[in-house]
Parts: sequence; C-alpha cells; structure tokens
Amino acid sequence: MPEVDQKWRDLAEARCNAVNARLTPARWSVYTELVSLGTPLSAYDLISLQEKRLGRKIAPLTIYRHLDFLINVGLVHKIESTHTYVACFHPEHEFESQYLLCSACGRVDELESSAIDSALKDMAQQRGFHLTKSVVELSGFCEDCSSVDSQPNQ
Amino acid sequence: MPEVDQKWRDLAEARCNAVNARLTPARWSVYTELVSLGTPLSAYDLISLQEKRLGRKIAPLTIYRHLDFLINVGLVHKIESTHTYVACFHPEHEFESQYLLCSACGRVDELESSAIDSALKDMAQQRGFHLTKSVVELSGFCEDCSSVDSQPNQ
DNA sequence: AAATGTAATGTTATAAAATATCGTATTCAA
DNA sequence: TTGAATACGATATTTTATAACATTACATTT
Repeated sequence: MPEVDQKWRDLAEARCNAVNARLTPARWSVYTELVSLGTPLSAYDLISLQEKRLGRKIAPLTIYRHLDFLINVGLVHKIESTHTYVACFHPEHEFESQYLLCSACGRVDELESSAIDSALKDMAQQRGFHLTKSVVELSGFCEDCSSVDSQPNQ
Repeated sequence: MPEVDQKWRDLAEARCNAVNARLTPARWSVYTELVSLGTPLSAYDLISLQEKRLGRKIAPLTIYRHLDFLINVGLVHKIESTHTYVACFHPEHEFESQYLLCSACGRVDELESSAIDSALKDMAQQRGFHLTKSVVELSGFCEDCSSVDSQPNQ
C-alpha cells in the first residue's frame, strides 16, 4: 500500500472498530486511493485505478460496496452534484458534507463551517427533524476563476 | 392542461421572458406535472406521466431537456441525493435548493431559511467564491417518524 | 408572404451510474 | 473445528443521463 499518513490509518481503524467492522485490505485500498489522490473520483474511475493497482478485474458492485461502507463510517463523502466520491479530510465532519465546487476549473474545497452547521441544526430542530446527514454543495466560481475576465460557462 | 393556479403560469412566463425563451406547451406540460403533483419525481416517472398525458412516446432526452431548461430558469430544483426533480415552490429561492428529506416516510419539505442562506453566502464571500447555485439536502427523520418507537433504517 | 436565422424538438443509439441475485470465501468466536 | 456472521466475487440487469444528428416551429426582416 502507498504513502498515506499513519494518521488516516488510525482514523480508519478507529471508525471501523466503532461499528465492530473490519478494515479489510479491500476497504483500505479504496480509502487509500481516495486519500492519496485527494480529489473526487467517480466510482468507475476508482474501478480503473483499483484494477491497475491490484492487477485484476474489479466489478462495479465491489467498489460500490466499499464506498457505501466508507461513507457509512464517515470516512468518505459522496458529492451528489457530480456523482463522485472523496475522502473526508475533516474527521470532525463525519456526516456533514460541505463543498465548494468551481464550475470553471473543477476545483473542489471541503468546508468545515460551524456557522453553516449551526444554521442547519437550528433549522432541523425548529422542525422537529432528527438530522442524520447533511449535504451542502455550493457551485460557482472560485477566487482564481472569478478574477479572470474570461468567464467560462455555467 | 390541468388545474394549476394562474400564479404558476404567470411565474413561468415571467421566468421565460427574463431569458428571452418561450414557455412552450412541452415545457409547460412538464412544469404543470411537477406543480400539480408537488412531490419529487424521477425523470423516468415524468416520462411515463407525460406519455399518459400526451398519448404518445417520449424520449428520455426530451424530458431531460425540459428539466434542464426549467432548472436553468429556476422553476424546478433537482434533488441530487435522490435523482428526482421537483417544482420550486419558493420563487424567491430560484437557485437555492434547500430540502429536508425523511429517510423513513419519504416526505420532502422545501425550506426557505434565510439563516442558512446567510451562512452560505458569508462562507462563500470569505473565500472569494462567486456563488451561482446552492444545494442543501438534510436527511434524517421528520417529526412524525422521530416520535414513533419503530425507528426505520438508514 | 417568402427568406432566413435561431430556438426548440425529434430519433436513435449509447454511455454512465447503481443495484439485484445468488453463490463463495474469510474470519472469529464458541 | 464448526458454525454463524461478515465480507467478497461473478453475472446480469436496471436506472439515470448524454451524444450526435436530423427536423420542425417561430420570429424577424424584407
């Protein structure tokens, strides 16, 4: 397995232990792929990468299962707007997915705004809604792309 | 065309005029379907409904084009988490999609929280991010489903 | 009202994303 | 060491979404 900080291994093991599940080689391999690349990947991108890494065919279902698992223990977030998956780099935001998505350059930044958090939680509480997961996806143009005069599409 | 309040017809026409586009029968038909049902529908649900209503086959692309159009003028929101489409009932929230999704009963409530709005806008501004669209999807259990002891999955 | 350019729609095919079903292999605890 | 639970594999299929290209409708100018 590649160059991934021990920190993430420890986190992954802790999360698995917390639900009495195992951090199997296959799960660790997918998580590692996401952590080391850092960018969002589609499920099928992951299949290709894993096939390359492991030297054998991988069925979509295999990846989807691993992704579901990793999402359920809060190690991975799905970016719904783009059908991609990305390692969560803010462990304190297990099930609070907050992203800034630049429509021009494709840059993706994970947020950890407690102001947003509070606003969401307050709203849920007001409505008697028991919150288990939140998805916040903000699209637009990042600082770099906004300042350029050549304004791309969307 | 069915029983849809004139209010929505006026809104739709205004939005189309604003971008110099036409509110064609096909577009109005799809929008009407969404407004009158009020609940989120998948693209393929819409195809079936439209086929029934119009009495002929509709290609997926047709519906997707109409949905794209309606989304781009802010009349319809896509709920990314469930791949469904729903009429926007808060015209002042053209491109600010905020939903509460109950994992138990499937109930979907559109929010119009200015507190959430502000939190999102502040965060974007802090980062020099030019916001064009926001997606907020909160999953969990609605008031009714939370109070019951039979706690469903997810 | 004919000509023209643009907007909107139609048709066919295909790609991308996700799940169903059933069977096999590991792991771990009794 | 065996049996239950957990994890994995293989094949097929379903669901969601787009590509490429042809045709029609509409508005505007002449």
